Amino acid sequence: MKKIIAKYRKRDFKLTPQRLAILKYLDGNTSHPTADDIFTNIKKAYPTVSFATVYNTLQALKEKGEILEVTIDYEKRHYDPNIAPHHHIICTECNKISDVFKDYSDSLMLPNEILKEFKTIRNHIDFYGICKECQKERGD
Amino acid sequence: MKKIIAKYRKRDFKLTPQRLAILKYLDGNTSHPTADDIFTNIKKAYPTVSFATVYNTLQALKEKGEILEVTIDYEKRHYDPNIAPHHHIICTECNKISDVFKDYSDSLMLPNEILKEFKTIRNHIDFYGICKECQKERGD
DNA sequence: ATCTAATTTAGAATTATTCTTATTTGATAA
DNA sequence: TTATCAAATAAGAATAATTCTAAATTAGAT
Repeated sequence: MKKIIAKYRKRDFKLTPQRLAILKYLDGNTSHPTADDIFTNIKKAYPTVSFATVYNTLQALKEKGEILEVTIDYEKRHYDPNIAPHHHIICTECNKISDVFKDYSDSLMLPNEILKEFKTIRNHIDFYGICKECQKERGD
Repeated sequence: MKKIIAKYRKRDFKLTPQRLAILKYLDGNTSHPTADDIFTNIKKAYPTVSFATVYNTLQALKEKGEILEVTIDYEKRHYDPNIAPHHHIICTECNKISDVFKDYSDSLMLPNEILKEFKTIRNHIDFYGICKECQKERGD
């Protein structure tokens, strides 16, 4: 926690108790929480915390590049404090999602007509496959 | 259009005027429209059409595998009548989506720990960037 | 200790999507 | 051609995630 405090002090990011609680909750968290997950958790220690604070903080952290918005499902947004380039593989049978920590950026040259139109920022790959358990069930 | 009619007649899909208008609008459309885009367009010819009809039709077409839901935009869902494998790039400023027709599969070797767990079927890449118009606006 | 711009809060507003229910209709078969 | 009925439509209410508003509070600089 001390590291966290030192890190943000110098970065135009006022450290409030609510923000510290959010940072602490996110630190090392691999569960891809939603704003609501975070809100629910923070509420235990700060019962009067509001959704606006959670959303504001996530927005600020996103802009600072400290967290990533993750496209796991399109019902709600998930957040990931692990900002290493990071993809997903999804089992088409049971919808289980696993993380793929590998950077393919060097191989992903875009066609010229796209390069003319877009300045690329990042990429995210969704792999689709069948997991071991489901392979067994299907007798593959 | 006659082709479309013939195609759906035999597939448990009642052809109503509203549905035909939606199919016609989607046919060959590369703009990745949202439900609202479709609704707005159909309304010109069918002023009493409802959102429910648009959503119901999209749902039905999705289940038949005739269109794909594009999940690159966190704000709303887009639909794509092109079901051939291809990738997308979205402008993070204005949410414009373009198609990327290039197969990267050969470069996308998965890490061993993933290969042990999954039999891969396909992949889809979402690129994020900033389009020409928005670059101008930001003075980049 | 004071000051000020940034942050918080509560709740209202917005927006995409889904649901409900009564009514209408496409397509089949008499 | 017409009767039939399951499926589709329309209108608007319901839901749910996210954003906005405005007044009060506060972190951190001076």
